[in-house]
This record gives sequence, structure tokens and C-alpha cells, in this order.
Amino acid sequence: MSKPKIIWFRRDLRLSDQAAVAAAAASGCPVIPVYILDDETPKHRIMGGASRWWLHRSLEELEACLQDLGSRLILREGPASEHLAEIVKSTGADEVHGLHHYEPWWRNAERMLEKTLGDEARLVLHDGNYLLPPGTVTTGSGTPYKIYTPFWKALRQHMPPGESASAPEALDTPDRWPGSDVLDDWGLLPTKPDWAADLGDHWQPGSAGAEDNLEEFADKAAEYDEGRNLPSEELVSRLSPHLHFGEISPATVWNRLAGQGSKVETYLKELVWRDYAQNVIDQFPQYGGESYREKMRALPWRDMGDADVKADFKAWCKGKTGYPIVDAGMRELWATGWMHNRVRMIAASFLIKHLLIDWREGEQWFWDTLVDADYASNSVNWQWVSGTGVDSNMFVRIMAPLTQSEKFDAGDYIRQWVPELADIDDPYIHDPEDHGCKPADYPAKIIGHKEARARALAAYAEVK
DNA sequence: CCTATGTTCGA
DNA sequence: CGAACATAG
Repeated sequence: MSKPKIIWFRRDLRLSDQAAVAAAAASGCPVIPVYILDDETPKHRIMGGASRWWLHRSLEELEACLQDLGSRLILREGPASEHLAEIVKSTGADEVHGLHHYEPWWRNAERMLEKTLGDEARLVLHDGNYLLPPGTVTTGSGTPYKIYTPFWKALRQHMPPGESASAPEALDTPDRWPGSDVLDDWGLLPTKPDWAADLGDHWQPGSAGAEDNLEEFADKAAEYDEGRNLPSEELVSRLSPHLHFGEISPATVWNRLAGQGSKVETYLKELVWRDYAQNVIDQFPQYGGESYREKMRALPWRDMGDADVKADFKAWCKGKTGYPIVDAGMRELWATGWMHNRVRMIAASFLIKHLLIDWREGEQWFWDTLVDADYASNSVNWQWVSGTGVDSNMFVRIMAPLTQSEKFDAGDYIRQWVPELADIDDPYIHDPEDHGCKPADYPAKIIGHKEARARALAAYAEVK
């Protein structure tokens, strides 16, 4: 009865309110915590550079927390199912505990693992990385929701979540530890150019950083309703990478913030949007790979094989489109691995509508550069902007970047991220070119707004 | 109980 | 446009 239990960590790098950790601890048996860097399971999306930086730091912290409990973190690289099966064999473990994940590759890994383990050990998957398990909130007719608002209303009925469980106080150790890699050998941190040097100024990966972030946000959550659209202010939670890596549970976030009245409801809606995205990829695993609407797959995107299209894409990536709000956002992303959500929508809309470039190119760039890159959230949000997804929108959403910049008072934000424009004052900064005060070292607009708008409308009309 | 039709509304 | 629900048949 004292066979070891394995904890299989993935994007759930916490000890508090983590059902797999709790179950293993409660067994009274030796516990073997394992993290596997898996770039090989079929359909796997290899983590981008920014995510890898975050992962390194987060694993460091998790390892330290486990050591405080007298335990360790076993690190392996390769196909998860093979490593876990091997660890089961070499340690005599009879249970592997993990949290449910919904990315297609993780579902593959789970299936493969169950098959590989056979009768030797049991894979026990727990809930808890989402407010409710995807697929469990259904319409009156028993089918999963495709539209956000009814999903929100239905899920809201099941809230608040149960009280968060605290971390175990100790974990029993096995007689013999399985072999482990050394984290530093994985090369998750960039070296050639150490572009991540500044990331540490902006982020504290790990559970302690997540909790600090939550506390800081809790004091201003009531301002979120109005403040979330103002990139120049610091009124958003910045919890996305912490939630993505599971350093804090969404239930913990909900319970900390709810009860402050209707003002925080807007934030809770965003937290539920995260659940919604998982519900979408749970129904449509290919969501990140192609447009959901069949008709929309015929959209006449500009050809990335053409040199000028490639140049436009590159200008967007580097924040040199000549549209200050777009460029500020793209440069913030490059510098910090994160972008304010209002600006994400503007920048994404610009790539898709103004440059008429396939949303999947943008999705991929975000995947590589965001510290919060998440298969579900990223693809659902890109398809939302492109209008190719499950939300039924009758009109083509073409954001006017200059109008948005003014409306949401992005002057300070632009001055912070686009140094060429740092000396330009407020009404002019949104569109210096039009006001005749564009500095020579700031690029001219890559395309005119009117012209781009007409081209996008024509392209979308073709697939109506 | 199941399907058909009307109405409402969308990060 | 089309999802979701209410109501009708």
C-alpha cells in the first residue's frame, strides 16, 4: 500500500489548490514530482522563446518549494508518456496524478500514457486548472456553448468555486529517486543574444510572484471596468502568464476578487473568457490551425511568398508600421513578452485587416513572443479578431488604430515604447505623420487607413 | 419528446 | 450571420 505516487506537472506549476499534488500527498505514500519538457508528442506545439524563459524561472521556483517540503522535482526531456512509463517501472509507482489539460497534444499524451501504463499503474487526472472542466457547462439542449455571453451566464450560476486547498506541509520521499536532468542544461534561457535580460525586470515567474500580482491587483480591481482599456495606466491584472503556467489557480483568483461588488464582474468575465477558450478548443482541437468557418478559409490573404508582403509582416513584428499605437504594442511585446489586451486587439486587427495577412501568421508570432502564449486563448482571440471563428459576427470588424489610440488615451504608452516619438505631445502623437510632425527616424505609414479598409472589405466580401 | 419557427443579440 | 432560447405544433 505504500507504492509511490507520481505527480505529473505540466501547466499547473503550483502546490496550492492543485488537486494532483493534494491527492498524492493525501495518499500517505512516497511522492515523486515530475516535469517533462515534451517537444515530441504528436501535434505538439513547441513552446516559444518567451515561454521557455518563463518556464525556466517557474520550474526553479517550483523546485525550491518542493525542496522546502523535503521533496524534489524530477526533470526529463522527451515524450511524456515514455518517460512516465519508465519512471513507473523503475520506482514501482502505481499511480500518476495530473491535472486535465485540453491542448490536442496533451490529450494525445494522456491517451498514449494510459495505453503504455496498461495495468501497471493508473493515470488519475483531476480538475482545477479551470473554473469548471471544459465541456461541462452546456446549453438547454445539452450541447456545449459556442457563444461567449450565454456561456458566461451559465457558468456564472456555478460560481463561486469551492474554497482553495492549501499546499501540503510535507511530501514523503521514495527510497530511491529516478534519474533527473539538470534544469540549466535544458537551454531554456536565451544566451546568444540574451534578449531576456530585461524580462526579469517586468516579471516574477512562480507562485509567489503570482500571489503578489493578485494582491496588487485586488486593490484596484474595481477600477478595472473602466481602466482595462487604457494602456497608459496600470489597471490590468497581468496575471495571464501566471494563470497560463498554472502558478495560481483560477479558483483562487475568483475567490480573492469576487465579493467586491459589481465592479469586479468585468474582470471575472475575462477570467471566464479563459475557460471559454478551453471550451472552444475542447470542441474544435484544430482551432489554432485553421479558420473555423469553412467559407472564411477562402479569404484572399496576401501571399507571404511575396517579398513586399513579407516586408510588411516584418514591419509589423518589429513595430515599424508607422501607426504609433500598433508599433508601441509590438515593441512592448518584444521587450516584455506581453502586451496590453486593448493593444493586442488593435495590433491583431491591423495585421489581419490593414495588411490582409493570414491571422495564423500573427497567431504564430504571438505564440513565439508572449510569455502567456496559450493555445486556446491565442487561437480563440485571433479568430475573434479575424471574424473566422465560432462567434457569429455579421459585420467586418476593422479597428481604426488612430481613433482607438485617441479614444483610449494611449499617448503616454506610445511615448514609453516608441522612443522616436517620445517628444511629441498629446493630440499629435496618435498620428504624427498627418500632423506634419513625424520625426525622420520614425517610419512612414506602411499603408493608408482608407485604402486598407477598402481592401479588407473587398476581401471579406469575396467570401460572404 | 422532438422538430419547426420566431426573436434576440453578439469581448 | 447564426447561436440560443422561448414558444408553438
